[in-house]
Amino acid sequence: MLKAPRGTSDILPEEQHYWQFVERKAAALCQLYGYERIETPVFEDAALFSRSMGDGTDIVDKEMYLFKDRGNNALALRPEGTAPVCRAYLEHGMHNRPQPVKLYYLITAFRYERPQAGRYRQHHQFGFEAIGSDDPALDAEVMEMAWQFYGSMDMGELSLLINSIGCRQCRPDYVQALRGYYSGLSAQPCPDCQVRLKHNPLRLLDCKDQSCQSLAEGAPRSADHLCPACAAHFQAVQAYLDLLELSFQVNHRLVRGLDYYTRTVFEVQPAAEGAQSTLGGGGRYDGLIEELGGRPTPGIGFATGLERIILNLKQGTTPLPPPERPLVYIAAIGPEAKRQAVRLASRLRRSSLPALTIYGERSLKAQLKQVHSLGIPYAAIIGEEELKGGTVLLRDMVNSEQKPVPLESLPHHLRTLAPQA
RNA sequence: GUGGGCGUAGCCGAGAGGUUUAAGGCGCCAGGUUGUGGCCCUGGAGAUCGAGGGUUCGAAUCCCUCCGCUCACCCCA
Repeated sequence: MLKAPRGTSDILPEEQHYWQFVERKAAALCQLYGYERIETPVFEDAALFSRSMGDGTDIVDKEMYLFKDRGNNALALRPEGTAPVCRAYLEHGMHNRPQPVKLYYLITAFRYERPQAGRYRQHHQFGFEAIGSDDPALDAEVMEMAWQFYGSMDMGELSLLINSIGCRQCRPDYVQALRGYYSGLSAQPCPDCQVRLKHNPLRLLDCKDQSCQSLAEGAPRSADHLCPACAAHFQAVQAYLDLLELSFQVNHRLVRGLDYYTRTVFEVQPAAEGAQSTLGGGGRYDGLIEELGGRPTPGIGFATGLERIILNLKQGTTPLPPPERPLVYIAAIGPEAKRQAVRLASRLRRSSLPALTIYGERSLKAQLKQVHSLGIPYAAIIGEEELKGGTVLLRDMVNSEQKPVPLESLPHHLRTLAPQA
């Protein structure tokens, strides 16, 4: 038996209302903040990702879906959304648009990982990017937007964590200080951290190993090693967050897994202790556009995993809109009645009334049973008698009342019964 | 990549070497006389017991390998 590949899943009809709900919330939010939707290809030149996220990051080194097409082009399934958006910004000369350019996306992303709760090989992300401004007010706005997004749904208690990891000027100094601290230590960090010390020192800070925790706590803090410009920026971001009355915690051990981040980084996490999975996160990437071959252009963005949101949604109390069902089922008794039913169903649909009808030959009993289990509120029954009289028997499935209605006036009749959409 | 738990019909789930030609429930289909759902009753379809190999006279049940699911680590959304 063939199955969906590991780490992927089908989103069945009965799940769709969750997805639609979240996607509509996302679109509404973006409209509010002036973001427009962009769609980029599922696959890109592999170099786009290795250049932007950085060799040495786990995503690039061991999690990308890499393949060569028949033309021998090295391609990759997109593991995230920011780099493609930046590529599109450059490719379409969006620096000629009013800055910042605000774009959002709802995409699938691919990473070759061992699946677990809230983590898949193909997953869905909602993200937005504002490219072309380094105003700290924009940083605060992006965080507010993320916060509002979760706030529009019941996600339980959340917390907003922020940090600044500096820029190209000051980060090297900080990394050096960090390395100095760790190599001067008498205690040895965990084996993973010894590797990190060499390749990705920032990651030393968010090691979950018990003994590393205290080492990391005592480590130099990036916020203390910022250049004057970055320090001022970080201060201003916090001031704007206060202005917006967004509560946040500065977390000196918050770093992100991708190399392109500069200055502001942030994550939204469930406040419940023990909860591991970050709901969403983002940050500033002031060097990325340049790295991809453009003029120096600042940018900031945020992305969140839809599966994780839906996971939380299912545990919460957010009322979802009820699933949409057809309004009426046309039941028929006998071949001639069936012909009439087929025609009637067609007529209703052409006048925008959602209708279902019989396939094959089934008893009236079987037909009504189906109407019931599909949750369709009305049945229109056609039998010999109705055929003669040019009527249908309109049955209300909820209160079990039924009355003959002239065939011609059925659409009008149904329209008065239809819940206003 | 590492470690734990698990894999019996679409779903839930009994079953622990031999009356298993594998229970039961949900769901699906059909019937309970002639044109009516939700309750009840009856019947039916649907399983190479995750795959392959081995032990045994005999394996869903024991052993090995692989695959998958799941949780955690790593990492991240």
